[in-house]
Amino acid sequence: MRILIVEDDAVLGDGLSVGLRLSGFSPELVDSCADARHAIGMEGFEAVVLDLMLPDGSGLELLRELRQRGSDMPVLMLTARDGLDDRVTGLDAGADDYLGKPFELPELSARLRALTRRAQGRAENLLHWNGLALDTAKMSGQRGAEEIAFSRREFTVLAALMERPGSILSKAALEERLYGWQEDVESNTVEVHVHHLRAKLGSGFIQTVRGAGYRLAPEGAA
Amino acid sequence: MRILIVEDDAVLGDGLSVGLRLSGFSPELVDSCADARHAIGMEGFEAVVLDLMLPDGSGLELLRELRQRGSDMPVLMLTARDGLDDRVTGLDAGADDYLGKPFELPELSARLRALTRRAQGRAENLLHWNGLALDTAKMSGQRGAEEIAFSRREFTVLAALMERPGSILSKAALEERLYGWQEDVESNTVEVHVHHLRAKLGSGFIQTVRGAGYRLAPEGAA
DNA sequence: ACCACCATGCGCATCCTGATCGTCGAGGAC
DNA sequence: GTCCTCGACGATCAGGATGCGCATGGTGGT
Repeated sequence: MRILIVEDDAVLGDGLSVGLRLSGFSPELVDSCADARHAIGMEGFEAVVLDLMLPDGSGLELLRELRQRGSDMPVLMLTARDGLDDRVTGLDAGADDYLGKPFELPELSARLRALTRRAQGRAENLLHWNGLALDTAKMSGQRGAEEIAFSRREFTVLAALMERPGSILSKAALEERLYGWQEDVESNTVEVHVHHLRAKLGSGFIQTVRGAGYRLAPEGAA
Repeated sequence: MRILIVEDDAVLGDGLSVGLRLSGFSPELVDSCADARHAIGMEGFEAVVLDLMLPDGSGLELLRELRQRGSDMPVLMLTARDGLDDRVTGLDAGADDYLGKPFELPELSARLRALTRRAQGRAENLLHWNGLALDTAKMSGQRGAEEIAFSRREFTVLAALMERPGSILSKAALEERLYGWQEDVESNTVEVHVHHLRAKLGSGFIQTVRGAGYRLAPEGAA
């Protein structure tokens, strides 16, 4: 689960990175508004941990900007311990949650998990491709009248592919999606899951690009 | 939509005001029973968010008074995290809904919206699925002529599932609903409650999705 | 008495693992 | 250019470990 951390204090930032990675997230650390804007533009993050005091501007500005662009990405604000005003303005600006410093890592990760869970509920949950509708809330797909069930790993792989239809995802990328931070598992699990998916979706649905990875077949193909 | 907030904690009250305004309400904040009485007399509010502990009396008193005067204004109670008795007495006294602290703003506004909708359309607080009608005010269900009673925890789990019929809710999500995310309680309470629910509703009513969570069985199934 | 929580053992779906087989494509010989 | 060979990569399959979810009973609190 990719998390963007926007924090200019190097020590705290590193601590957060390490801690969250240990808790099963895949954090990315930036230390300025500019970098944050850039990173958010790249997409792929499921939540943002946002410090208010940044060298090149206030985190609040960034937040407002984000919301004005219509993003509903979950944002957790880090505020000074007694910055009550900050909290109110933060919520006002569209933060989903806040945490006063100093804080405990377990609490942060718990809240992050809660945030991402909640975000899932409100997001539009349907991905479409080539006649298949994938419902991420139900972890199942539908093609015509036929309902197709997936196991968790199968679903994870398929969802990753359908989020970027047509683009090639390397096996390493898919592995990271399956296992997150952890070391690369030495085996061919991805291939096996793709195999199972093809059994359910038809052998043409997922194409393999030799030496590069997998992608969804162009629409119109079987 | 004008909402009256009765809350004596300044920080929480402010947060509520801001948050609800964000969500499109027009909240008014008072911090005592006396002010609340006065404000309600002015009419014009569509719902009340009522804290139980107030400096000049219990919110329960206020609630009872209100109902005795024949008002059917929607009231959402805020209760302490483990104030289970409070909830029961609160519902008895005529509250339409309750929310344990700490709570999430999005949930509060969602519930408020539901409350006002309900009051408007006189729609009942009933959730339907597969022949079961769940009355969220009475904490009980009905299937055909048979009335089914649930314990609080059972009800909470069931209501969560029925609010998103067909969606998969992870155990973590259900735990959050039960305990309001603090520490993840290391135990299998959710499983046990599901077990009890299945005993009352039939083993097919709630499906388990291995590695993911639980969901209601598709309609038409047992 | 009821309800909620915790602990334990078991059964089984799921996923991993590793071996084997199939396939693709580059390069060389003719 | 055509064919062949070979190496690398991917597909497939089956056995087996893992860990999840279920059932059940016990304990404590209300």
